[in-house]
Order: sequence, then C-alpha cells, then structure tokens
Amino acid sequence: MSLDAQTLIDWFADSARDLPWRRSDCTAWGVLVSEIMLQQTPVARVEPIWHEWLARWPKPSAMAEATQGEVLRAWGKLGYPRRALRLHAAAQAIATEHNDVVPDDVDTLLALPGIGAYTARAVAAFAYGQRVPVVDTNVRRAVARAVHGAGDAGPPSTTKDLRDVEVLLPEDDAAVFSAALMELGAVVCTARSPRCADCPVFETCAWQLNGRPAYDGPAKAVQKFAGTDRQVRGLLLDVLRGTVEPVDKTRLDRVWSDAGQRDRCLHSLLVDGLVEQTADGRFALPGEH
DNA sequence: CACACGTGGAA
DNA sequence: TTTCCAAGTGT
Repeated sequence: MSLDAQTLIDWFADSARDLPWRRSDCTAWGVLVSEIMLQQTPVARVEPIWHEWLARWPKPSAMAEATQGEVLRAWGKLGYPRRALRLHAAAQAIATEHNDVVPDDVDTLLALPGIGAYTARAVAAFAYGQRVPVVDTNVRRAVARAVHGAGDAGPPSTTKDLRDVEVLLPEDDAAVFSAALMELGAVVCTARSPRCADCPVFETCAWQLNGRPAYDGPAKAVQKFAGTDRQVRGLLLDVLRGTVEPVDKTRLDRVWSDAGQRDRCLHSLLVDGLVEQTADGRFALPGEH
C-alpha cells in the first residue's frame, strides 16, 4: 500500500502539536468535550473554551447540574450552539445511566445525543485506545490523495469511508495511527495548499506518483451565511447570551430589519430549545427562569 | 442523500 | 471584498 503506518506514527511522535486533549492526563470526558467542540470549529478557537469548561465541569455529573442557559453562555461564540445543548444532554445521560463514566464502546457512544459516526470512534480510539477507524474530513482528504491518488475526497459515504480506513489500520497502535492520519490532514495534507515538502509519506504518495491530478469529482457546495437564517439566529442568540434578565421582543426586533425572517428565526430557536419564553412573554436562554 | 445549522480568520 | 473552509450531526 502507499501509506506506511509506522512512518506516520514515527512522524507523529516527532512533530505532533501539543494539544491539551492529547495529553496523557486528559480524561475521557475531556476528550469527548474536545471532539464536540472541534466539530466544524478550528482548534485555535476551541482551546481556550475547552480549558474553561474542564475547569468548571471536570466530570459529566458536574455539567449535568448546570442549566442549559449556563452551558450556552459558556459556549460563547464557538458556533452551532445546538452542540452545547446536546453535550449537556449527553452529560446528563452519562451521569445517570453510565455511572458518570464516558462509555468506551462505539455503539453506546452512538446512542448519546450529538455523537455520530466520527465522534463515537474518536472517543473510543483517543480516550480508550480502541482499534476502530476514525474518519473525519482530514482523514478523508489524506486518504483520497495518499492512497487513492485523487486530488481530493469525493462526497462522504460513511460506510465506504470507514471501510477505506479500516484496511489501513495497523494491528498495533491503531489509535495513534488514527491520530497521526488526522494530524497529517490537518497540518500537512491541507485543503488549500498542501505542504508536500514537509510530508512524511511524500515518496509513496499516490497523488504524487499519479502526477498530482486536480479534483475531478462533483463540485462541493459552498455554504452561504450572510442574510441566511443562520446569521439571524446567531444575532438573536447573541443578545440573549449577553443578558441575565429576560428581554422584551422589542429588543430582539432590533437585530434584523426583515420582520418575517426575524420571527421565523425566533420561532425556530424556540422549537430547537435554544430559547425560552417566560410567563410574562419575554425571552431568555433556556432553563433559567 | 441533500440540506440546515454559527462563527471568524486566512487567502 | 469575496470566497473558502474548520476534528460533523440530525433530519
């Protein structure tokens, strides 16, 4: 094959970033929190919040006792705040149903809110050393190039992606290999300008041997943000994050001029459980009034 | 399977 | 300035 596991593991041992959730004293809970925060969010923005969270809520039962509003406020502007709510719900499930211990098997992890195919395996591998394929966007890209010789990964397919990586796993140190493969995609085999001169598997890379062909799959849909409901919801939530007291609707009305879109977004936030209405008709983060 | 879901920094 | 993209999940 065109990707030697030991070469990658050696490179990782030598040059891996010193991230707090990778340290030997990090708990499984710390790993889980990091994985949720890192979903679609860069390491640099996660790190400071992760430290705050682990200091404030060192184990699942501690966070389980917090209100949803406290959790959403602590989440700050990491984005996709539904993740915070789901992590809170997962903490409550772990505290009450799993004796305050983060589960170590993929199927039990998958049953928790906010934990999908990637995160379940990431926790099983990185917190418990299990030999399971861990496939994120970095791994998909690195494997597409180094193994398949393509310019980039095609559309995701959980079943196929897991199988593609499963066959690469070494018998020993599979979890370290998985971390190394992710690291390779994150810092060397990047989406925009891969740093091939620094790549530990440059000599055997199928993409190099293939003449560095351009990506030829279906075009990737780029997400719009300006003007979307996502932006309006963010503005609405930002007001509530900044206040202790519930606010009147007139205060929320100031964040966006289009009344129809504004009301639709406020409604969807209520439906999603990210906002609550008080008995007197004002609005606040959930669980605090 | 395609789409909605936040946010901010770099190219 | 605009576009791209960053350790995905749920419906």
